Order: sequence, then structure tokens, then C-alpha cells
Amino acid sequence: VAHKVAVVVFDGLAPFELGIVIEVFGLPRDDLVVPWWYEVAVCAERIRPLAAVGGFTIVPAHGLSEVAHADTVIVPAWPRSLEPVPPKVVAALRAAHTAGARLVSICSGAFVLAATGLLDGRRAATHWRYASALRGLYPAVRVDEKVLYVDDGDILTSAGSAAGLDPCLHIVRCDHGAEVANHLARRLVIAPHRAGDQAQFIERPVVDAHDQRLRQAMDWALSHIAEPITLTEFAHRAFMSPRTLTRRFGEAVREPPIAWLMRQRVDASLPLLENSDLGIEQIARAVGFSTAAGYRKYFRRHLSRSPTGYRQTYRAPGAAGLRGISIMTG
DNA sequence: TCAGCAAGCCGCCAAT
DNA sequence: ATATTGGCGGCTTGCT
Repeated sequence: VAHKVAVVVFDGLAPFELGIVIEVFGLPRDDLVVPWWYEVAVCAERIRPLAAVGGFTIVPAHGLSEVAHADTVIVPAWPRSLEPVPPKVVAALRAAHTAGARLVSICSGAFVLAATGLLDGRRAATHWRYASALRGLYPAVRVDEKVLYVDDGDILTSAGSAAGLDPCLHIVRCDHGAEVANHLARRLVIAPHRAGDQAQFIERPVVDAHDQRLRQAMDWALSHIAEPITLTEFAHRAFMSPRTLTRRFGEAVREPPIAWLMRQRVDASLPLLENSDLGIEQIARAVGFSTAAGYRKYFRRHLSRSPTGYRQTYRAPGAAGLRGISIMTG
């Protein structure tokens, strides 16, 4: 049984964001060992040629009726952010949500979700360029322009453009586990996982000498993740003083060095929880925590549940019904 | 649960 | 003069 993904597009659609969805969910993935995969339907209010940004047209294959049958509905962009969203689209989204579908927006797609009222009182992400407009139009939505995406369980919203990849991979991770998501990421040739709370802003987008040394030290840390690493040693590997490393790290990663490392350790433990029978104690040690208690603590901080709880979620193979594991509520 | 110790983090400032 | 660095001290956090 395929999991149906309906993508809602409009005249003036954004081909890049649409392409992300197709790439992650819409292609056959014979190399992945999964009980089920996704089936994408590109939907629009009316089936007619739609202009895409960049000077070409796309003809959607489906009308809005597909939205009603979808397990997941994705709105990759909304080209006219300040104009009202077509009532039929709003109705279709509301109906899908009531029927239990997971709603996802990328970039300005958040305007469409907000128009349904379902975002009221919830935290939501969008492209930083649209944040103030979204806030102005829908004051009840708690817009957070600083994060890559927000997983609020049944509704996910995400930042702009390339950041659309992150929630999509996150969904794959929730549905199929970290191992599968990592495989897919490798196929797409992108970083395996960026957490939702990672910042949208990278202060130094240009790869300069600092970034190079930082990256080098991070690579080193990741390949020695099982060993105890102190800030001093970390800094040494980056050819900086601890003080400077902390500073550079804050600018580039928006997170202190050791905090980042702890998160990497939790990430590294996920495949072990899923695919091994190692005890929590052993897994903790395998990814560099000195004690299982510390591991549990960091785990809960980032994933809002215990390692054992996480393992049980993915234990039963094909545990498909699970929707929206909330890793970022509150 | 608590005390005490070690480490990380970050504002501040002096030195380069 | 301005920017970057890195050391100091105080506060917080985690571990025993």
C-alpha cells in the first residue's frame, strides 16, 4: 500500500520547491528496503497549463480531489503571498487534515496552511523573507523565522528553497527510520540530517579560511565521535584557541561546539537503536557518552522521548500508521 | 537529594 | 584607527 502524497501547485509555481518534493517522494527507490514508499500526485484547482517561475509551463495531472485521499499534503509555495488563497484549496486542505492527513508547507506555502486557520496558535516556519508578511496577515500564527522547519506533529512548516529538503527528509526519517533517510540522503548527495531547530542564517556563506578549519575539526570530531572530546582538543584540531572556536562556531553553526557534538552523538545513535540489539549502555558508549544517564538526557532533550521509546517506534517493521512524531513541540 | 568539583560557555578587555 | 584574537572570571551545567 503506497502512501499518497498530494502536492498542491498554483499558477506561478516554484519549480525548485516542487522538484524537491518529487525528488524525495516521487521517484521509485528500488535501492531502499522499505515496506512501502510514496506516490506523488501533483494537484491544482483546475487541470490546465500553469506557469512556472523561470518561463515554462507545467500541466498538473490531478485536480483537488486527490488531496482528499492523500496521507500527506504538501504545499511547496504560494506565489501571491498577500492575496487570498482560493476557498476550494482551503476547503480541500481542511478536509484532508480532518481525515488525518499530514500537512506540509515549504517556503511561502505556509501562507496557504495559515489560511486554513489550522496554524493558529501554533509555531510555524517560513522563508525569512516572508516572515513579517505572514505575521502581519495571520497574527495568531507564531512565526519563527529562525529555524529550518517546525514539526508540530500533524503539521510541518519549513523555511525557503533548499531548506525544503530538510522537512522532507525528516518525514522519511519519521516514517522509515534514520537508516533509510540516510541512504536516501546519500543518493541525493546531501547532508544526512539537519535538525529543524538549526538556524536559517549562516553568517558566513562563503567558505573562507575559518570555515575550512572549522569543517576540518568537525569532520575530525565526527570520525572520533566514540572518544571523549574536550573543547580544548576540539579547538586544537581547528588550530584555534578554545575561545575563538566557541566564537566561530556560534557564528557558523549557531550552536556552541560541545552542544553540537552532543547532538551529533545522539544522531549517530539512531541507527544503532533501530538496527541493533545493543543495550542502551553500550550504544551510549559507542557514540561517545561516558554514561547512559547522560545519553538519555541529551536524547530526550532533542527527540522528546527516551531511547527505548524511540527504538520501540521503529521496532515493529512497517509501523506505518504513525504520523507526525513531534520532535519540536514546546 | 545534595555537595563539590570539573568543564563549558560567554561577556569583557587587553594585546596584537 | 579598526578588527581579530585569546585569556580571565563568573555563571551555569553535568557528573560523581
